[in-house]
Amino acid sequence: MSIPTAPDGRGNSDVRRHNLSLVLRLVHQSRGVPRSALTRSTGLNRSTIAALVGELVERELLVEAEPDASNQVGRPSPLALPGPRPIAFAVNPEIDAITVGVVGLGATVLRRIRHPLAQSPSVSDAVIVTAQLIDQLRGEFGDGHTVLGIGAAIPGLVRAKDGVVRLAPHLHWIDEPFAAELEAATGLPVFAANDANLGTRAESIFGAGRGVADLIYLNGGASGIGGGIISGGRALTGVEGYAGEFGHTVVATAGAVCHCGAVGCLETEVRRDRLVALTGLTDVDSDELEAALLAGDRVDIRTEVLRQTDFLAVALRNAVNILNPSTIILGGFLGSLYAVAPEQLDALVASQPLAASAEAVSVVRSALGVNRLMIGAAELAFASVLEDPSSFVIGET
Amino acid sequence: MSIPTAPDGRGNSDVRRHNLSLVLRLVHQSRGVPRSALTRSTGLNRSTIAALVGELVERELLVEAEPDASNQVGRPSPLALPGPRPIAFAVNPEIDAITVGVVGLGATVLRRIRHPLAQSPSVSDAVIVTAQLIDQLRGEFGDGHTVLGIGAAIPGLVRAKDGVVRLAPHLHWIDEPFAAELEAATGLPVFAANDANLGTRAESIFGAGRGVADLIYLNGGASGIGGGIISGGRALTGVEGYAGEFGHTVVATAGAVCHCGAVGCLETEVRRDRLVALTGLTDVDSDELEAALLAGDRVDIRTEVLRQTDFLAVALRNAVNILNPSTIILGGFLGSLYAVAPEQLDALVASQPLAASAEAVSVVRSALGVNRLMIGAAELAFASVLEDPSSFVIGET
DNA sequence: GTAATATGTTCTAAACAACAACAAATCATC
DNA sequence: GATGATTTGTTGTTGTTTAGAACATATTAC
Repeated sequence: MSIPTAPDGRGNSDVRRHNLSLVLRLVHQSRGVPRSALTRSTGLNRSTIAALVGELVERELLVEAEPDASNQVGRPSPLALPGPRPIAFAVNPEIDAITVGVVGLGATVLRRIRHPLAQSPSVSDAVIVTAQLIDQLRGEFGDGHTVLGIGAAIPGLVRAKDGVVRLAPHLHWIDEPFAAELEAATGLPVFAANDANLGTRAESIFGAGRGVADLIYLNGGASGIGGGIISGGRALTGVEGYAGEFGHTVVATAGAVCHCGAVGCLETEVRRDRLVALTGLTDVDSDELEAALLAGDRVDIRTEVLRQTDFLAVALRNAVNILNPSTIILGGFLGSLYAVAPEQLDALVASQPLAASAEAVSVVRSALGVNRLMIGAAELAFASVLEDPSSFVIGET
Repeated sequence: MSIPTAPDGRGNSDVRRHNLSLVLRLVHQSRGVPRSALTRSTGLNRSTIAALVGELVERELLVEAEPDASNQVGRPSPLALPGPRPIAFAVNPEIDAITVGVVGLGATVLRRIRHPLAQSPSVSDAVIVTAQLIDQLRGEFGDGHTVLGIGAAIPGLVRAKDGVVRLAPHLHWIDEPFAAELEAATGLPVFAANDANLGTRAESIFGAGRGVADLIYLNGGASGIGGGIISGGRALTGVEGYAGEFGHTVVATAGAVCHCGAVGCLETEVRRDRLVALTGLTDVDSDELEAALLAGDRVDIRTEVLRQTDFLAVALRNAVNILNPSTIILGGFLGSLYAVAPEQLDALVASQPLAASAEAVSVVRSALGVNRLMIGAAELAFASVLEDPSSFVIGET
């Protein structure tokens, strides 16, 4: 009698929307493809692709460029490229800095400003600084661009529907309506999500996870371990947007108490600060830390790396058994851990999960560098246009 | 340049397929709805719904019945009901019996035969017995029905693409092409999947998970603990179909070695046989076990129940942190555990995961009874018709 | 320089849902 | 018990969108 879910019927205009979106996303992801490749990969008719690309060009979402010199028989096909007009701002508030960026379609990071902070910012600090930086950037990118909004990568749990930061432990933010406040301060739509979730999206679309339908991503930062899941080609969010918290899965049932209140979380055992402390360095960046770890003549460092690798393997065993991914992407210092002892982690990942699932999986390091969060965050702002390109109005904002 | 994933463009006929599928699925899930409700929940025009229902009736996938006496103003709307023609067989080979069923649209289990076995069946045993039972049932259901195929619920890991049983530990099956052999023996298409995964689908569509987009299901059986995930409204399979093995997530890092080779798996600590042993009973069924556990005057039983509940909570903590579901469905003896000490599990599930995720989640018992696996398995055979109703040809098979 | 090949372009056809107008069947009211 | 309001089924027409065919164009191969 009662109809449980209420999925939607489709009409002709939905087809159009879907096909426009498809073409735009293909160009976005590939950063430029010949029109002929679009006909092949979509299965749509040449004339249809022409009409779709035509509409997208008219809306300035795409531009067409001279064909590649491709040494192929037949009439050359013009290149469809992401248009320069639509841009998004990205922001990543952290404990020691706020980073803001300008990103175009095709994940082109046009500008990036790191604003160092003397102390961990309160929400209003973060909003004020971000709004200032963005105001400045709007001046630079005012003409010829249309701003789609601001994507925010937050080191914490973010409620998907309204961008409220439920908990960002290291920033000491609890239930802060960051998105709403930044929206009020800038007049731009703000979309916020967990940083590692956005890293996952970025790696999935543009990085080490391109074309992989089932992957998990784990990122090790100074403040803990986050992650994200792509399953069946779709980003997994969970009901409120908190999915992917691999950092708080159990790896030591008799371990230490985590700041989350539970015992033996991955991020209490696998920690960047322990590695940094062993190197004797202070204030290292990722590359320096990795170089120090790879130096390789220190038994105590190697022991700690192996210890942490073992714990990481426990978390991965759970994740592989639950999610059966084909790829595990490691970012941040987890990538460095893997770089030091790949054979160890590979062996554990191959042997600890159920054999059938273990066979299918391979571990790789993340492919995107410092711009990963900018790209992922911008993706949030691009999402609505990528889903419905005809909603894009040139003049707006 | 290279296009990573190759999603498909849509044409007009895809709209038709989608809408036919949508209407059929709504009727299937709800086991009968007024046509007017279909217009409302799909958002499609009355005339469109009329055409869609008309085509489905013509194909004998639906039938229309006299309107309900509904005491509502306006012209009564005829009831769209699942048609009796399409049926699927379901099979569930187990260590002590093979169960075969006949299932119609709307999850109506028309017939169910449990064939007891003296000993755990080999694959060829299972194929022979199943083929015999299905042959018999084909006689009974020959006229007026069209058989869509056989769905198999396997207590083990099943490769999705070809139905090879990679590992069914309790049956001692390893890399057995069960689906292919049963196909050869019966001449019917066979679709096989993990039993708990099919239980998840059944509960999601027809049971305790109706209308819930993000849920996890854990089932406790005599042979171990299985599970499944629905995320964003979609069943999560992983790359090969092995997703959902919550039974092999770590709950005791210094625990016993599991038959899977790893240490401290959920299913080594949370075991039906320990509970059965404490009751002193032999050969109990689920209801008897639950009654014995609920009797409540035995301290040793309660202690063991609480011990197992604590371990179950650890697994759920991981699952909630990773997947952020809104509902946890417990089936089999896990449901009985919950029945004995609901306050204990509720408290742990509310306190152990990250607070934001814990808030959103509630624990419930499974709603479907002994027919759960029959319904889930049949769903596999129905899948292709539910996705593309116009592929259904009345005469076939 | 000509043929082969692949692709863009244009015009027409087919599929489909939306819409409007009307008919039918129920309930509410007097 | 008749009349009006309301909801829904039915029918014929319209608009949107992709598919397809025919032709034009630009490249390579020989």
